[in-house]
Amino acid sequence: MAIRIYNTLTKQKEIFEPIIPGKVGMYVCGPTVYDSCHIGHARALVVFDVIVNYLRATGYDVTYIRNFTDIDDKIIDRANQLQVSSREIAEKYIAEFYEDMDAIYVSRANVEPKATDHIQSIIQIIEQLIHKGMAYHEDGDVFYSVSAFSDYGKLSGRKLEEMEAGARVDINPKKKNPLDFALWKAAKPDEPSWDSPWGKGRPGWHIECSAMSRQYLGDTIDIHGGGKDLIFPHHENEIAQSEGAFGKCFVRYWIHNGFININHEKMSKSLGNFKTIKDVLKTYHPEVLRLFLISSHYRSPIDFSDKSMDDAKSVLERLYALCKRCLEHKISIHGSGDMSSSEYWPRFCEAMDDDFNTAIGISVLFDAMHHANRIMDQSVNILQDENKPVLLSIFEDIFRMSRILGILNEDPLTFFEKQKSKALAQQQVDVSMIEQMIQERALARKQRDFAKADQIRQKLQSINIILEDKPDGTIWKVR
RNA sequence: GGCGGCAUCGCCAAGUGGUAAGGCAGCGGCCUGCAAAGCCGUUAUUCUCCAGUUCAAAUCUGGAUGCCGCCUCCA
Repeated sequence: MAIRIYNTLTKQKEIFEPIIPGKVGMYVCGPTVYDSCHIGHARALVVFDVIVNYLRATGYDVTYIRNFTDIDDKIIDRANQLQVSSREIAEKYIAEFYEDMDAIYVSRANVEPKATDHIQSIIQIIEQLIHKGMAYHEDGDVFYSVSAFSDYGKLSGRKLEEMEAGARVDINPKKKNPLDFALWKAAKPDEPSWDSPWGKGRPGWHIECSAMSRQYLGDTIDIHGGGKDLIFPHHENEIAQSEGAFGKCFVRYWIHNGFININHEKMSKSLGNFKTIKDVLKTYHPEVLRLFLISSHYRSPIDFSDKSMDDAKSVLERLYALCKRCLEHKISIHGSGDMSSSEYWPRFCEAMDDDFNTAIGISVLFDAMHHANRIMDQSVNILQDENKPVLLSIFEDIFRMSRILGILNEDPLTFFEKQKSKALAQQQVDVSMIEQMIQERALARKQRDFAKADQIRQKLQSINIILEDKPDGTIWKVR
């Protein structure tokens, strides 16, 4: 079954056919490193992480490139504010980026190039564009001439004339057309700069992606991704640069992810509702964030709220509870290891093949979970049960699905310990007191003094401690 | 002003012509001393509204209403 991808360029789902069968070249726009990553970044990163995982699982050899924009106005501003070099700012936030990515289980790309390491290739493309008459040099700046590229606007669905009519862009007297954009910016005093045929300066924002994607993936790449906001002008300009300079199709499939709102409001610094990844991880397990991010289709807008996060949390806890239950029965949660498949993996693939429909994929995970629990409910001794192989094959699939989605990375026991201590930290309850009360209750139960036992249960419940009586003792958790 | 998107159960959310997935919450049952967890069952004759095309529409067309995004840095 072929994978179908919604292509922003054609506005429809298309059968995915890479240029070279079996191989995929994929480029995703990474962050401008001038501040901490927020959950919007997390969404884009997680979405493309899942996509890459899935492409690889279906047998594609994926070369995944994700860049860092490490030179830019915002970085320079921040550096000036803090009285440090822009390089220091970039390095600080790149380090932080990796911390965040590791925390939320986003894998490294094959190459993670930085703009400042590719100044020569950038200059070469600009020279080529000037040579072809598609760019012009003006007083140390170089601009791309949008009117020289007849396809300008094809990605974002705009027409040059219409944009000019409604344009309220800054009046830059150096530009021939207000929509022309900078390929090279002349250095202002004290700004970081590189030598170029046009004097000291630095690259414009869009040109780095044209340069780096070509260097690592060639003239035409299979997939280019990023957030919806990048469609215009960033990706539109990348097309103009790359196709203008090399005369070949730049990207075959454009994939764009939707935005995150917070309590139905746009997430923005002015509204004060910006959430960084680190903020969210103070309250929620990283896989809760992942699960929340992929429980809707990647192109839809999603609303971040406590309710949605709590929903994702209970889902994750149920999955881990199943894993824990298996471990208690000495069943490997990594399945049989021989890739013997139940019905769930093919169903999951069917969902993912349709434009990476993770929402349906997760529902398949649920079916598998119910099935596994049902088998264990009905079994007296699962190790000798005739259904053991079925259970193992279900777990084989649960494990494979979780590898794609990037969840269930932790040992279940560790997971619940962490959840417990996180909850305890917020509740401020005394653990030894709880355990003492459980002892008392155990004694009461032994003496069949259920009134007293229930009283203790009630008391603990009132401070959000829930008890679970198991055959071999009582366990507790924080609600 | 230009371009585009969205509106599906209390909440979240799939579903692009064939008769409404899934999750959370709720309810009933099994299990339990009672619970919890788990399992089973159940909850939208209906998809913002109006009109139309069709044997057939949440899905297509036209209109209305509401919400949102992009056009300036942005995932």
